[in-house]
Amino acid sequence: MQTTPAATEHAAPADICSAPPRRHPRPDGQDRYTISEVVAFTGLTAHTLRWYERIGLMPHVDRSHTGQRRYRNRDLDWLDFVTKLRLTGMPVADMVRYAELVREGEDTYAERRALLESTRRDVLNRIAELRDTLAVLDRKISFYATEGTTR
Amino acid sequence: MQTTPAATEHAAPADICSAPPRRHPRPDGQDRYTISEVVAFTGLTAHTLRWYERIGLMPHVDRSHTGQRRYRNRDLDWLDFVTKLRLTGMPVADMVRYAELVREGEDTYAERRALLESTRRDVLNRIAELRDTLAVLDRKISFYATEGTTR
DNA sequence: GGCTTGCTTGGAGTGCACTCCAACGCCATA
DNA sequence: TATGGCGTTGGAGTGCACTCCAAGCAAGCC
Repeated sequence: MQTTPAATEHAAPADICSAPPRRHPRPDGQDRYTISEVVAFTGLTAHTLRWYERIGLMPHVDRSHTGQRRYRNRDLDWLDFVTKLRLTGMPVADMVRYAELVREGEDTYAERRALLESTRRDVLNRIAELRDTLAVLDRKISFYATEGTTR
Repeated sequence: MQTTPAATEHAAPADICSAPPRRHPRPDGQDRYTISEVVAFTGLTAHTLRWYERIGLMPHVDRSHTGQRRYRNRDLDWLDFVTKLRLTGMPVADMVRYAELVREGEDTYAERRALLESTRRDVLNRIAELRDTLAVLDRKISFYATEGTTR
């Protein structure tokens, strides 16, 4: 019952409104992955996965009877999201803050939204900066292109 | 003679095809700035400016008769460009490499262009990633917005 | 002359985000 | 039963890009 994939479990939701587009290949119908499988799926290292857990960036990960980590699909969804946040340049401390809010439940919706909206603004600014830089690069590249050819 | 602003000096060109859009306010007709003026113009710290020089990221900066740095407009142009490169996420080591190529003269046009083109590709990828992230953020934000309101 | 301000230097320190290490446990296959 | 492979831990180490420090010099002002 707890392994049915489609529904977001509300028992311990890693996050609500989770991943529509699946980014990493996952064997269908499975919901327990070793750390090395997660490494293969996410591209993160095992070190980093354990470190994320230590600093509170992961919701508690299940363990096998021998104490080894067994990740679930919702953990992978969460890791996908964290990876996205990370490449916005968001500091890990802020991601941990968001993770805390998720753990605290529905009362924190407003704050989570505020956090994401501020991140959204950062991303838009970043894109604008990059466009700007792109213009500079294009100008220089075309200079070198013509000079390089005419020489 | 050496203080006329418009022409790119070919005596010691910080970079060819230099800055059309002036980013920072500069007193017109001046071409010698103290480090603290450059701090005000660029937003970099004095520490960082000296460090850039030490690692070879700056073309040689003039000195006053007492040994203090006197930056010129071409130095400011170069710093503008470096700042742009930096916010693409380019490692400082690569920027130093580019600076070396500039010092080596016209023979390195092809390599400079290759370097900038590879940076350009990185920037485009980065923008694509950020767009992707933006979509995820928007989805989550609108979820929290409706849930937050309906609650 | 004394004080302040602004600059100089080499080298050491900081903060972030990992990244690695040593020592150990469990278990499947030869 | 032993060997290899995969996993575990806390704590230490790494690389990057700054960031700061202490000690000192030069100029301007009271």
